[in-house]
Amino acid sequence: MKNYDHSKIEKKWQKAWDAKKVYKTENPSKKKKFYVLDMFPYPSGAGLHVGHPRGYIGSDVYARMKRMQGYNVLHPMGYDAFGLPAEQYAIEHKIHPRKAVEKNIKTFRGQLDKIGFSYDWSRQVNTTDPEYYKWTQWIFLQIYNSYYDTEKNKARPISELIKKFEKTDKNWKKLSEIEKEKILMQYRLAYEGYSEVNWCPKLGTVLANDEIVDDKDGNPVSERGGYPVEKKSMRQWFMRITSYADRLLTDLDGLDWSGHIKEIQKNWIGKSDGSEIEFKTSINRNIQVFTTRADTLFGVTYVVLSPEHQNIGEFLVQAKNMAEVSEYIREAKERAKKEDITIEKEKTGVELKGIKAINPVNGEEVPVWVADYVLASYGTGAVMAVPAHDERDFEFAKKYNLPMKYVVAPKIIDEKNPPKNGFEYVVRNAAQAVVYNPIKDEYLTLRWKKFDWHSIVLGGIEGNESVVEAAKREVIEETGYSDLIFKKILGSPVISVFHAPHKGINRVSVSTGVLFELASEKQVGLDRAEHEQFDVEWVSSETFFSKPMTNIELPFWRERMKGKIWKPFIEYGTIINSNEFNQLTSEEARKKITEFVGGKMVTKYKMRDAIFARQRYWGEPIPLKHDKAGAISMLKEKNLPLKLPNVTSYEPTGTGESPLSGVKAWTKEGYETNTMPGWAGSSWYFLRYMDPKNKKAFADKKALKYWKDVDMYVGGSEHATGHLLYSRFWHKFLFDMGHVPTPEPFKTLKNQGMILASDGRKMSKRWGNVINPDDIVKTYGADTLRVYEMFMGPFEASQPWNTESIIGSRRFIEKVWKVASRINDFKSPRSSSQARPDFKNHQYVSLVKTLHKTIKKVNDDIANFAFNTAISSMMVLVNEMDKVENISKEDFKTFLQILAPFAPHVAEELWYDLGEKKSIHLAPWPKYNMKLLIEDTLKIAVQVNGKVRGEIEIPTDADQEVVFAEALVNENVKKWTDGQEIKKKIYVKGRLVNFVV
RNA sequence: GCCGGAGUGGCGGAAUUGGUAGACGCGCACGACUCAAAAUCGUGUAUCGCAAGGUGUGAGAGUUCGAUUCUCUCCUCCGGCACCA
Repeated sequence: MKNYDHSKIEKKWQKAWDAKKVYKTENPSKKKKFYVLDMFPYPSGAGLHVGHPRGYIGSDVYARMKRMQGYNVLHPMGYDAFGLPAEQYAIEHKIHPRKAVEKNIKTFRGQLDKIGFSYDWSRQVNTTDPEYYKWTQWIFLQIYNSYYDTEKNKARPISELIKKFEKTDKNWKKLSEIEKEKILMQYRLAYEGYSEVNWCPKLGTVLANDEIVDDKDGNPVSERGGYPVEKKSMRQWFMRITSYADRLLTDLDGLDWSGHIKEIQKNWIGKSDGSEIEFKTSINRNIQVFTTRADTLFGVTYVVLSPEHQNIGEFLVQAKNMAEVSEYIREAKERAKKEDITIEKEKTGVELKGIKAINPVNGEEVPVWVADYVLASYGTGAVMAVPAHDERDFEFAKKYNLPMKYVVAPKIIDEKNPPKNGFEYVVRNAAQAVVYNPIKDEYLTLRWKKFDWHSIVLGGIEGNESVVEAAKREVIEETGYSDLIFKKILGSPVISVFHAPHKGINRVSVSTGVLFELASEKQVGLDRAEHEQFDVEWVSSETFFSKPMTNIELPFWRERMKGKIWKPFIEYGTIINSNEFNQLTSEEARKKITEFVGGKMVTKYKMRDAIFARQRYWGEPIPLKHDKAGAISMLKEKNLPLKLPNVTSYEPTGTGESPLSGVKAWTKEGYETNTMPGWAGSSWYFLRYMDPKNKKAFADKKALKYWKDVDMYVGGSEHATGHLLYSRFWHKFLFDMGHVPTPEPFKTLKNQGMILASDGRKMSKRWGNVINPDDIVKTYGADTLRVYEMFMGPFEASQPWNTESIIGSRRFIEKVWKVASRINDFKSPRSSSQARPDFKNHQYVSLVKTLHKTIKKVNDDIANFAFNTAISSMMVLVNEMDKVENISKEDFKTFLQILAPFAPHVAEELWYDLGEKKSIHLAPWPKYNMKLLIEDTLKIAVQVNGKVRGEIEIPTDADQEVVFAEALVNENVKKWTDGQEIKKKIYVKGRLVNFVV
């Protein structure tokens, strides 16, 4: 037996595969295509740790299987080398970013090569290569030169918009070019604007929302480096991604992505359907509010403006307390600048005294407040406050003592006493009194004589009485107890629907709970007639809180008595206290009330337009020119790429100006000085792999048509709101403009789990816990590393690295090696005619069965990215092989084929040893024989009363009665069934028998 | 706080249209080989019990002949969002 020298064979085959171009992808091909893509890395200076290749190994195993299954597999790799990480590294190490990137790519490639991936390296892309970013710039120009046609619901060239203006707008032609351009800028999908941005002074650049994280004190810091971030108003380039918000949301449904990534994108897009409603005010200026709960319009008790509301000035100057308000606004802005949105911040606000808003639904005058719990950037920057049905308004109203009005109530139907057909529904407002005697710890109830009812005191509200008055009156009338202390109203009313036999109607009762405490047991005279219907009964606290009573609202009152405060009722329900809208559901009322007040239903999104500019050197130049008059012009396609100038000083200026603004040759030409953000180059790289060398287009139409989209995309879930959203956006744009054939770029997405250090922390230089894959490859071999990383646990789960456990994977490969040295020409019973061979060598029959089970298992598991169980089943097979005397060459080779994706080097070496002349990685994927998977006999469990008491062996197709009979004669089973009457027999085919005695 | 996901031996994990819980691997113990050690091989390894048998998948309840799997309540951990009206 020759030695297993992993270094030797791994180097040998890596060289051979490269020389023979084993992984070269045909383009085009008659074979069916399959595109397996890894998220390409930032080639950071630190190099790879063992966590990085996890995803690459998974996708490589998958790609290798697909290739063996006869697909033309596109499995490329490249580098995303623009952007902050590369540039920070360069600045820290005082070398030019281009040099740093070159060096890092080399390190990176060296590390990758050792692991034995099946990439077609001839297709490598590098975002910093001018031949690549020429096309990034080209796509930018297409976006800049387009607008979103809301009627066609897709992007169109801006020239179509100009034509439209020329036709429909008489004034258009009179405008100067600059004026026209100003208007067009409001439509372009890439546009220039001023806005508050997240400015990071330390990095000297603007950051996108998803590049900012909270530090442990809740302050915003840059994801990279952890530097403080503040707000700053600056000139920026933007991408109008919000135009695509709805399509980005709805198209998620058709994607085979893990649920939580879709969820994150859904949240990020943040769609909400609501209404815009206008409130007139006592000054000559209306307030437009956005609300999702127009059904609560009757419950509005005040209106709130954001301190940064666009018209705040006009309200301010007319307020009687102008100084106070203006001071509040100043403070609020100060707070916003620091952006320390600390958790559970107490709400603050100030009333605009002397100004009233008029509720359009009922003409009611309500106060107007300014408060910074209302965001200027969402909706209309103003809200109608309904403290009874909104948690934030509730909190605010409580603090400033603003009134509450209930307009929505939960509706319950009394199932014991449901409304009856043929009876009229009669609505009544009622009060229900909970009376507590603190001395005896008892509650007041009524025991009804005629109906077997047991309830608390309740009754209708009469005339102009308040709820509390009505409740008190009822208690006195019905029980005589008059010394009552009002404690509180038990939250929003509750609607109950039931049949009232004594009145001959179906009752719709809108009840409000009122809590009283009994001050003394003093009683006044009772109304005799009424009192004859029931007895007064005091029940213990325990009974009151546990026993159901006739009035079904009781659980609500109990719930709301528990805490000192109760939550506002924020769910949908049935409308009350709203005139003609009463008894509608919230859903119906939202539309009807909006319509009634002349508002309109609108859809809003949380997502903002994406900032598309960085004040940094190391990025794609934006291919635009500014002339002296301020007009912007696009570079012509033939002048692309606009190359980054070679400079010696590329550090950030710190003023907010890009380093390029200091380059004379650059500014002289009027070139835009901002560069593109890191996500530009990564938003379309997967398309370039399809045709990486093309000089005439980002990719040839034929190549695009053949490869279409990515079938399997593997990468980290941290890109959920960045790369994965931006790519979808660009792809949809390119689709609208006819440049790509599909509206979505990535059909299936798998997210690999992170590999943590053995101490449970992230691997990082900082903690000194980094494991370098080079070391593992050197000691154990690439095949062992690959098998181990796939065997560790589920692909999508994170696990700590455990060098101790690797040995198991190594032993597995060594066992394969050992078994290989024992194979012989033993003839295998594998053809279908021998599906049920009557072999003397039972051991061998069993092995062949295991082999075919394993083929199926490995096949299915790889398809599902369940690599750990695939390996586990191969271990079972190899353990069995190790024990049998005869192993046929054919069967062993079949096994090598399913092992090949995981351990490509060993499999190839043994494959050639067995006389093959062509790479195993181009051999066809083995098929399993279904007939061999069927067992003749089965061992099944016999349970008595659900407990396993014995095991019997039965023919696979045995009849149920035969199985029962067989089971009953089993010794162990007899012990439990003898002398017992068998009440029930259950047979689960091929699984178990259960006797119930 | 809200929205997701998860909780199984000493450890990583396996098993869910409800059907023998703990596959596979690590570790550990004992044995073989060895002067000895390593490596390797064999046996064992959820837990209580000498055994028969009992208990056991975060806790508690429920449905069922039968629950890691379904329902409800609660606890813990991880991820996302965080005044989005």
